[in-house]
Parts: sequence; structure tokens; C-alpha cells
Amino acid sequence: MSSNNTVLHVLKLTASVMELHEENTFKIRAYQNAAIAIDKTPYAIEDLSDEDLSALQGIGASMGKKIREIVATGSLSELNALLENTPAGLLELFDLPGIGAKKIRTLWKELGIESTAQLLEACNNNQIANQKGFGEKTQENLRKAILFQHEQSKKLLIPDAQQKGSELLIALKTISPDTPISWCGELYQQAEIVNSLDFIVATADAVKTLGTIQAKLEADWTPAESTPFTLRGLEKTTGIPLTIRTAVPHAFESQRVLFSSENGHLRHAVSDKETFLDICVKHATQTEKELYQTAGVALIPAECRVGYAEWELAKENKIEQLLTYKDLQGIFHNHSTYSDGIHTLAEMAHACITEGWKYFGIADHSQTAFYANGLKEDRVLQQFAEIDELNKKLAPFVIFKGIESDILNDGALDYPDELLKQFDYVVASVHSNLKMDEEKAMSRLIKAIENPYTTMLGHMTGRLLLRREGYPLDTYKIIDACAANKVIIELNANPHRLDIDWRFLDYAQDKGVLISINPDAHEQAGVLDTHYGVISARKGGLLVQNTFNTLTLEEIKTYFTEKKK
DNA sequence: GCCGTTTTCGGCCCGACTGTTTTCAGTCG
Repeated sequence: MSSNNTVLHVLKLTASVMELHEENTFKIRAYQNAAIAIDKTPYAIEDLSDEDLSALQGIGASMGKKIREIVATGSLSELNALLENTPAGLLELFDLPGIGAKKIRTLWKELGIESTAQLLEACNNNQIANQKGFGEKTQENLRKAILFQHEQSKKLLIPDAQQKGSELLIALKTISPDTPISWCGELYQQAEIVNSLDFIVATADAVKTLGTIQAKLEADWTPAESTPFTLRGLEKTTGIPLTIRTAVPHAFESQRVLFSSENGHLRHAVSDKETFLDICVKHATQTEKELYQTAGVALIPAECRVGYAEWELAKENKIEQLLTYKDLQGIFHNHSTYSDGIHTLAEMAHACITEGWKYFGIADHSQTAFYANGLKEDRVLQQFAEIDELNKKLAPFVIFKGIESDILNDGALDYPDELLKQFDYVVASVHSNLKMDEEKAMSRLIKAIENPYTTMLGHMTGRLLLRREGYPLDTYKIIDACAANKVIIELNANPHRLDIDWRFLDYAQDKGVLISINPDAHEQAGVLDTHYGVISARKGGLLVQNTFNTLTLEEIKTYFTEKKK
């Protein structure tokens, strides 16, 4: 963990623990504000002078010293003193939606609950509903939240899985340097959610190889679930299932295909007599490329082996037309220091120039998103002026004037038409009141889609993978509405969102809807999340020709001009 | 504990929703 993250974590934790102990609320807020300041600064804390540190909004002399202590020791004495009087398990409860410090304190002091496990038991025994300030619904919501969290805690998002997968691969290669080893399963397929970290090793002596790995790689191995050819256990730091498969060297690639592809992909009938699975078994010595040749198609890339659109595309010779990262010419939907980003407009533009892109669309938050420092009209105009200046300097590179307009409760956009018409484009997104029923959520979204100023629909369902379900939608009807109103659909590339889900891309393309791969970047590094969006897009069979941000600069300009007519 | 001053203490981000309660506290984005 970088020291900024450590500081952020310790400050937030201190604020939470202080809340549990009913310390002064404004003092608590000071810690929370300091955490926000750390989160927003693009600088490494240890590189800042004392003056620069205290100059950050929300950090004074006193907080500055505490931050120095955290950087130096990884901890904070005030926090440690409080933790001595706080049950460790109590802090888990902060991760549950629907309860905060006040309710957690009540559970602790009135019912003696000190962990998530104890809270679940109390819910099951109907002990929560009668407590003052709680009730039947709260009890049931808590029970569901704990079960949901428990289920999700056994999974990893793609960036976390890839990081852990890379570390393990290096460790395995060190242990067994002379054998080919590769990712397998969901890692190899680059699934958006990973349930199990799988590897495959080429060896003529599986027992010996796995024995060495079991002895040298630290994990909670489960011999009862292992076989002479497959070693199973739980990864140490995450508790996620870990599987080391073996294959005889000449069958390494065919086995990797078999253990890394969805059933729907393998069961595809290549001919009257054979499925692709049959081919992989029968021609076990072939390479991946040869296996697909045997099936009569070009190599289907690993991330596309999901049993969705890939065989059809392969048979039509369209695999080469699948979107790749290098096809992208620019990105839309990004944030800057104008709203809740941590890099300036110019810095974000430079991150795009570094990627070799030709244009950059800024879409900071609109005025209603108060928590995200959304832009009132005067600041929109101020940003317009800065964009005009930057465009002179950066030409032929172009910054487009966009906005991520909140979709209000009634489906309206967040500015009067007079202002809306001055943007090059508008990304319309829902950020509040996420618990609407389907009927209300649909009519709100449809109204926003029908608004003539809406260019793109942002993160369609509002879902946060492993954290929050999206609001209920009839996605097909939303796609139909976008088609009818010529609204582009965003594939939000943030790995927490990946929204629209790739499983709807086939339908969207059939309806002629354009998809824009949008990173929703809040800092320079966030621009690179676009990679995750491309992986998702490829799973859904998105073609270059249907991807909005593969258009050239001139084509984009024309599109926006046409849209305004 | 921070900030901005009517320089030394008083105020500190807003609005809506949910589930309680029977007028509002707690939570969330």
C-alpha cells in the first residue's frame, strides 16, 4: 500500500472509531475531511513539505503532524488508544449498507453485539426488530446485507484478481522454473468477477511437481479436495479458492482451453457430429490456434470464449473486427478537479495525449451532485473558457465540452436548455434515489433518453460489482429507446461498474445503437480502466464499426453537429 | 480539528429517502 492509501485508511478508521465512542462530531468531521483531502491530492504525501501539506484544504498544523506520524509508523497513537477499548469485529459492521456509527453503537452497547457473525445470529433470533430505532425491515435488510456480503467476499474484481494472479504466477515460476505455467480458468478468460484463482502447469510428473508446489507455495491447501493431478486450496491473503492443474506437456494448450472456457463455448456444435469440446479432446496435442483451425475458424481469443456471440462472429470471419484498445481514438466521460477528480483538465488531457489519442471528452458532475462538487452554471462557463484556451495550445488535439448531467427524480436533466445546448455532448446518468421500483426507474430513464440534449446514457444500471445491485430495469426496452432516440450507450469501463453489461451488446448492435467505451476516470491512471471496458466489449462481440470512440476526430465533430440539429 | 475572519471564536456541505415514529434520526450519494 502506498503511504497515501495508508494515511487515507488510518484517518477514515480513526473517524469511524471516534464515532463509535461518541467523540465531538466536528472533530470527527475534521478527520473525514482530511481523508478526503488525501484522497484528492495527486501528490505522494511523503514528497510534500510541511507547508504544502497544511496548505491542503482540510489539513491544518495538528492534522499535518498526525499524518507525518502515520507515514512514519503506519499507525496513529490516538487511534491505537481508542482501539484498545473497541472490539475488533465491531469495525466490520461499517461495511454493511444501512447502518452507520449510531446504530452500530446501539447494537454494541444495548445488545452486546461485537461482530458481523453475532449480528446475523441476533437477526435470525429476532432480537433486532424490537430494539429502539430498529424494526422488522431494518432487521431483514441487515440479514440480507450480511448474507450478500458473505457471498461477495469470496470473489475478486478483475484488477484485484489479476494482481494476485500475477504475484502467484511469479511465485510458481520461481518454484518450478523449468515448466510452462500459465493462468487458467477465469483469470485466463479475464472474467469481470473471479471466483477462483486457477493455474495450469505442464509436467510429465504431476505428483512430483504438485508436491514441490504444495511444499513451497504458501496457501491453505485442502488435500481432501485435491487429486494427483490437481492441487486445491485457499489463497492465503484473500481466502479465494486456488487451483493448480497439471497437463502433460504435449496437451498443455488444449487442456488450458478446456479449463478456461465457458460450457456454452465448448459445447458449441462445430459440425453435425462434433462439438468443440470433442475437438479439444480428440486433438489434444494441438495448439490453441490449431484447435480453432480444426474447427474451421480463426483463433477465438481467450476472453471471448464465453458462449455468447463468438462462434457466430468467427464463422462470419469477424473476429478481426472485434474492438481492440488500439482502435480507440479518444474517450468521453471523465472528471477533473472542477468536480471530484484529482487531476486538472490539462493533466487529464495530457494523459490522453500520452495514450496516442486524438481527443478527450470532459464530463464533470452537474450541479445537483453536490457531494461531488458538481458545477453550477458559472463554473461550467469558466471550464468552457479554459477548454477554449487549452484547445489553442494542444491543437490538433481536441478537448470536447461535455457534462455528466444527473438524471433527476422526474427524468429531467440538471440544467436549463439554454445551458445544455452549449455543450458538445451530454452524458446522462443516475446518481441518486437508486431504490426506485422498475416502473419508476424505467420512466425516469426513458424520459432522460428522450431528452434531445442527451448524447449518451451513462452507467445504465448504477450497479457496483460485488457491492450493490443496479436498479431494476428492462434493459432491452432501454436499448430500444436509445435506438429510437439515437442515444449512444456507455460501456462504463470502471471495473466496479462495467455497465452496460456485455451480455446485452449483441442486442444493442442489432438495434444499431453505438457503444462508447468510457473510463469514468477521476485521475490520470483511471484513463487506463478503458482496457477493462475493451475486454468486456470483446466478450459481448462489440465490433469496431459500432464503437463510438473509434470514430476519427472529424467524424466525432460531425456527429455532434448533426445531433444538435 | 479546520477555517476564516467582524483576528480569536463560532460555525462547520445539502437534500432526499427510509424506516422509524407520530415528528424525526440515521444513512447515503
